[in-house]
Amino acid sequence: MSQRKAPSDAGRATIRDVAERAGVSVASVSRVLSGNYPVSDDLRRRVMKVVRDLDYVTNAHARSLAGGGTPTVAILINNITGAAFAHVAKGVEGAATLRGWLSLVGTTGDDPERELALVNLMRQQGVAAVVLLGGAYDYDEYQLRMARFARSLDAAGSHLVLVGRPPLEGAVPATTVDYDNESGAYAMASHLLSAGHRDILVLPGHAELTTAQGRLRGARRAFEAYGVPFEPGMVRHGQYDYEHGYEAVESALREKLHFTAVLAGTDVVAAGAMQALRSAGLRVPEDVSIVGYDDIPLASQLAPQLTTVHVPYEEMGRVALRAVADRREGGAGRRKGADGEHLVLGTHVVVRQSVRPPRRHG
Amino acid sequence: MSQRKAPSDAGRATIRDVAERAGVSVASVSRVLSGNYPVSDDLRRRVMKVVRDLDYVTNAHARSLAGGGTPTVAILINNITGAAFAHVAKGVEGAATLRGWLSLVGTTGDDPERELALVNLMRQQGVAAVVLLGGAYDYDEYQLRMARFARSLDAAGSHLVLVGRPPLEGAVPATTVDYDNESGAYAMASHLLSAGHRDILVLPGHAELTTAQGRLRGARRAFEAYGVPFEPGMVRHGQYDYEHGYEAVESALREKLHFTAVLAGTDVVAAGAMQALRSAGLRVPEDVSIVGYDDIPLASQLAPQLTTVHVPYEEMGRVALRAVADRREGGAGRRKGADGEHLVLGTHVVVRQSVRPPRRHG
DNA sequence: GGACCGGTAGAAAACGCTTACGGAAACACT
DNA sequence: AGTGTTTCCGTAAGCGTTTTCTACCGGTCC
Repeated sequence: MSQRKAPSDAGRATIRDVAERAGVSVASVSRVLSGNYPVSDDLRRRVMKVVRDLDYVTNAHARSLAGGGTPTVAILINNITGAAFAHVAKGVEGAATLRGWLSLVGTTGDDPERELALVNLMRQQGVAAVVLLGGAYDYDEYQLRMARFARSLDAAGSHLVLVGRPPLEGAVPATTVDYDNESGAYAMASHLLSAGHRDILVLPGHAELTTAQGRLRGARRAFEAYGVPFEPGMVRHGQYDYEHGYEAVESALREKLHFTAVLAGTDVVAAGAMQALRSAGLRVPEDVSIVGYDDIPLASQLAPQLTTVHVPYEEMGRVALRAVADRREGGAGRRKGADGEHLVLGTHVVVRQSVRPPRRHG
Repeated sequence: MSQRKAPSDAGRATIRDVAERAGVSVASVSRVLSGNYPVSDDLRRRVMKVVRDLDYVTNAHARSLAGGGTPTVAILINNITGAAFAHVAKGVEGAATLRGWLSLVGTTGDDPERELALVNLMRQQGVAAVVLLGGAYDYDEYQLRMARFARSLDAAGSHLVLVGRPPLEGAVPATTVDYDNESGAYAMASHLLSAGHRDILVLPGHAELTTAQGRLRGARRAFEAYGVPFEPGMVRHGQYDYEHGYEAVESALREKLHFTAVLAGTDVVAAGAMQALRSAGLRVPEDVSIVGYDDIPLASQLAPQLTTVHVPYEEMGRVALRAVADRREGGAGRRKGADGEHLVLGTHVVVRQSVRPPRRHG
């Protein structure tokens, strides 16, 4: 009754079971297993045999309570299903397992409440870092809350990493891994403009999403550089999805808006736009040119293949993990401070087949 | 020096810090937080105030060591990037968070060794279940190892769930969530055959993948049902990716193989095939019909939209999680046994635009 | 007015592991 | 042989929670 649990009890074997059965102390078993302390060959053999016999694995919870334990990164993502995010996640996860780290994921479903709850959950887990993926919403209150999170995590020895969104303002202890969103859009728009397009339908995305804002800014700058007036009537905001692309183009067509090219905020939006054009009997790129953004696999699988701007998503994931790993090794040196590191990766235009000069007549 | 850690020390606050500061015992704090024991309003208020002040969250490791703790599912996946798998993962994750469970993910990169290592890692984490996604390889040794895993997990109070692959043979304590792979292929092939196609290029996938085997079997059965001889020369094996689809069709064309339709093992393969056809100046579906399998979003985004068989991936994920959750609630009733539950979900053909009767001449 | 309660709160024993710390061999050096 | 070093290994003190098991404190009830 009050007796020690028998080793053959249900549930997993403990380190003590192994120790007893091998006739050694638990400390020795621990040392054999973690291998960070000299043990005799004989001891090792004896212990390992029992470990195999019992099919023993150490309890990760107990281990990390006691000080050991494998670091864990938490990846928070809106929707696993989005190709771009999936690539970042892959990058993080790959780099994590490379270092023997574990990765937890949670999806927020675009719900700020869930995001909040998840960050706390991750804090409980004692994760080494939480990586937040995707564009942020530009509400002040949201930003404030993020800053609080960053500080909470930092205080608990963890760290917040923002990927694919602009850094938080002020002295916030969070690392940001970003890409040059605006420049990419600038280059993409320039590509269209230099091909001779002047009437361009712009589908930057949701107006309050930082990503969309950046892409729109880049496009506008390009228009200015080319001395082409930027018509507010030519931009349609909406979700980053296929349906939005389809509907935006469809309605533009219905309104008899004149355009020779569409600058989509995303490859998926471009795909929708392309489909709408085709449904209307318009050919791409003969009648209308299209460009996207992201360079997900879909871009090269469409027909015609999509000219787009390449964003190094997977690389961003790797970089994000590297950043937290480094900071963790770096140890006491520069720990805990309001150092908002900001890493920016480059983008570049990938020219494929979806752009041609506009037809003479128009 | 040997004094208790000061509450304002670096690192997270502990339950003791909260207790001291609130002038109560740690037990009380625990009770207030977990809310499974009556506490006076006064106590609750006092504790909660300190919790907020300190921004305290409980240590999940300690909690699960002591018996409490939130259950965790591990999702093991070949490649996050695959759309089909991503949907299953989404289903699992969604259902998990709905119940307050956590989800860990690991990617195996198609490497059996990594898969092994990951299962063990998850075992250490004491996960409630590990969900293995995707088709399996049909090696005997692999099957044996899986069976061992299943038993190990079961012994440790965890559980193995196989999703999208056939169940393990024998009395293995693993749950399988599968879809009717063969029937889907049968229906898809029938669709082509009843449209009048007789010369069909078949791209089932990698020969040793259970998924591919099932799809091939289904196709063959349909051929038999229609009294059409099944030409081994018309099937090309390969990876489930765009490149394979492209190359398979390209080489078939180069070899002057005659076919009026292609039965692709996957939507992505179909996309590649479609592109190859187009490059060769062939139109889809006027010259050649194409069908896919999976019904991922891509299928409806291609032009022409792809006729394919719908597989309820996200649903499968949800079902998988429900299965383990139920079994866990079910508790002592039917715990631990060699009950290889097998759940099969249905599929159906989604007719879109990529199939037409073959041209008269051929 | 003492015995018995329902309702709360505290003390202390787990949970399974890591890691100082100390001790006992085994070895080397005078 | 006596002492100083090494090299291993066991003892035990945590790690931060949860959860019995007691203990206390008004009330209630005869």
